[in-house]
Amino acid sequence: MREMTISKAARKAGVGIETIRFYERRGLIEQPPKPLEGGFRAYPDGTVERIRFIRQAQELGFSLREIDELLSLRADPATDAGDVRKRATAKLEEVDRKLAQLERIRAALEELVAACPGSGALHACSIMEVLEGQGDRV
Amino acid sequence: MREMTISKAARKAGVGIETIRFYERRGLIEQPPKPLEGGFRAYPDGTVERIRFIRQAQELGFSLREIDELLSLRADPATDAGDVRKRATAKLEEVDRKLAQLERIRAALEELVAACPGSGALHACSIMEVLEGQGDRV
DNA sequence: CTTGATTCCGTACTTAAGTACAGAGCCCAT
DNA sequence: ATGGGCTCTGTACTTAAGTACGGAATCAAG
Repeated sequence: MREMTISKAARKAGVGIETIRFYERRGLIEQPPKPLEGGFRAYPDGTVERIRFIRQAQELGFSLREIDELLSLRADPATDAGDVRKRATAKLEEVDRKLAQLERIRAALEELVAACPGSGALHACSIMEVLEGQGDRV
Repeated sequence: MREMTISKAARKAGVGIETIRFYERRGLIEQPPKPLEGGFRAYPDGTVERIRFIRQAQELGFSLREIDELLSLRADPATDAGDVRKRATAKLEEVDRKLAQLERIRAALEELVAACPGSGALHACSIMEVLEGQGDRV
């Protein structure tokens, strides 16, 4: 399916109609033009992809403003590729920081699951205690 | 330094005083008792650690409610270890999902940086296009 | 023992990110 | 040609997570 109404797009992207309109107002996605021959706006497949990306990035702790920055990372002959490269590199470093922190939490959770098994008495253990015990200091 | 006033704790944790009080109201951190002999509350080092953890988890897209869940994962003889284990496992899966998504974005950014180097003409490239081209479908 | 900086408490304001309408127009199936 | 269900526009409400503030109490330095 190449084009669809807003409600269809919303359903496919897993958001509400109002959310799509909100993103349009924010300039995160483009509002398709009202067809000259009258009728409703037609949303392309790409919009759905874009919305999905926005939601995923949000779950990773990026704000809409940051997501805007991510999405506007595009190099074409008209823009300064060096600048794009610089911003992309900065974002990459940010992502790497997040990855490291997530890995740390992941390890802690794994240790928690392992150290607090389904039976028997055990020393009290919480996430904070496990994190303390890890290759400390972040 | 084992104990400190609220403003010191705030500075060490990198947040404002009001944020600490807000977390106390939310029950995310414990409010130290007012010393019987009068004076100001004394904040232990652990509180600072805890606040730092909260901020990091927030940057990874966890809400305060979810962070509450993470922090309350503790098994001691008084609680049902099986339940703790179950919840920890669920969190672990969530973290793994986030890791996978972050890795995907990371790869896209890396490709962007590589494909749009500091010079020469190039096909337009954006994050969305790069993501399309990747081992598709999330 | 006063003065300037902090703490404490409660309440009110702000910002980000939606969510919910109301009222009007449009579209399609009967 | 009309009724039910969309879309469209604008405005208003909500929730999460702070942030700010006013006024009293407390502490610490000179």
